[in-house]
Amino acid sequence: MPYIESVGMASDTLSTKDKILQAAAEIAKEVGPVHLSLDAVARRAGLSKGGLLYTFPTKAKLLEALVEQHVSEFDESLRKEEAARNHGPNSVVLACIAVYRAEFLCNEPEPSGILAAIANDPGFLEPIRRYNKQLLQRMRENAEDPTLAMMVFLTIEGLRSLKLFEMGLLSKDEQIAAIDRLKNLFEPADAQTADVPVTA
Amino acid sequence: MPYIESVGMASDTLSTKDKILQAAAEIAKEVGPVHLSLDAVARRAGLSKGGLLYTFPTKAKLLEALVEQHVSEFDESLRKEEAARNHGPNSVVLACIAVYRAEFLCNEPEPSGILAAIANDPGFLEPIRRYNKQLLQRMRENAEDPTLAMMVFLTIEGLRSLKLFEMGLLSKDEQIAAIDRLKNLFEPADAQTADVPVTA
DNA sequence: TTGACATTACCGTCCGGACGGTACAGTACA
DNA sequence: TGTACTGTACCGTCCGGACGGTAATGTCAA
Repeated sequence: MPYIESVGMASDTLSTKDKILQAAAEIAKEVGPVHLSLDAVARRAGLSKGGLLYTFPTKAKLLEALVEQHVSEFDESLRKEEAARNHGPNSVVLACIAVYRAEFLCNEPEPSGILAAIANDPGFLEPIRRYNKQLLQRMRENAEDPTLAMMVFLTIEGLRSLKLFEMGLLSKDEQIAAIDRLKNLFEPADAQTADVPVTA
Repeated sequence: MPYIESVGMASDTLSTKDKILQAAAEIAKEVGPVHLSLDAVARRAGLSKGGLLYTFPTKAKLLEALVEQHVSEFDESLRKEEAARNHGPNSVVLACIAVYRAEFLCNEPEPSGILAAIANDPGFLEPIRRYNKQLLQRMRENAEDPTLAMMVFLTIEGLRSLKLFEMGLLSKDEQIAAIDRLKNLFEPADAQTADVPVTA
């Protein structure tokens, strides 16, 4: 398998899989998940329908990959940030904040693919549910103030939701300000622990 | 038009329109917005397809009604709560909190219909976007601490998102606790203004 | 080093089924 | 007599997926 994979590649040099995933997300965003067709994805990704079905044997598999990609990318970033904080107290919450901060700073596209997957089959929510449950658990156990950790989780979830639906209510500065204010609840201004940006 | 409308009616006594809307939301939740078909809606609502098309001449009109219903119901509750607070400082934020609190207390079904509408056509987001933009504006202008108001907005948005996707991460008690902690940021424990429950 | 075969990565076509919407005749209630 | 449907039949379109190719690349044995 010729797999050097997609991180930081230009649109041309993406692997076929990633080109397809990206195309699917774009189309879902443009015309709505309901009208996401394999033909359209194939066209956008620059291959034939046969080629698409070769890479993802069913539509469900494509959608599954869309969800999988999103969750695993986030988890990878999170683990890195946690490690950078030596897994100390509040490290999970702070790592979570850092990851979202980085996501907002670089222009990550909104995960329209997830919406498409869920729209096709609510069952795709299950892995996300499981992941979030476990994440929230870890945030609370690791935090000095569990309730506050929950509030952070909710606020970030709010920001995510706004982005998912492309609400465009807050400028980038305002979003960063909100995130930083969150961070200050855990790092009271002076006593900063480790503000090393591990951003990719 | 025979319009006595639906508030607090039993499932049997709902108007045809509301029976259809409810059926559509249910089906969307169960099988996913993609597989929401007019035939299925008609069956669930207990009328023929002809009857359905008589009430909503196109699928788009049905979805539009779904969005419209959600936004206007929320706005109505919000205005009432604001009035109960005499439109004083922070009244918009507090009213917003109160409405969500009431929504969580009574077992409001999650607005799966909205998801269905958006999945069919992202254009349905526009009215929601407009409404939220204006709401956030009002919250900030009316609040003593605008940034804090924004945080409240985001947290509630997070709770909404969790509910929309039926994440089930937080128990009802935990959600109420989160909401009440938010409220305390504006009403510092002792100096309470007006805690009259205007719940329907 | 060459011929035989395997694998990968596609292309193009076709089909059955589902869906949105139309049309229209009938009906029950008010 | 009209409003609010029911029921059925039907049309055109679109979509997922199966299938049969095929060109390029690699592998290995004689």
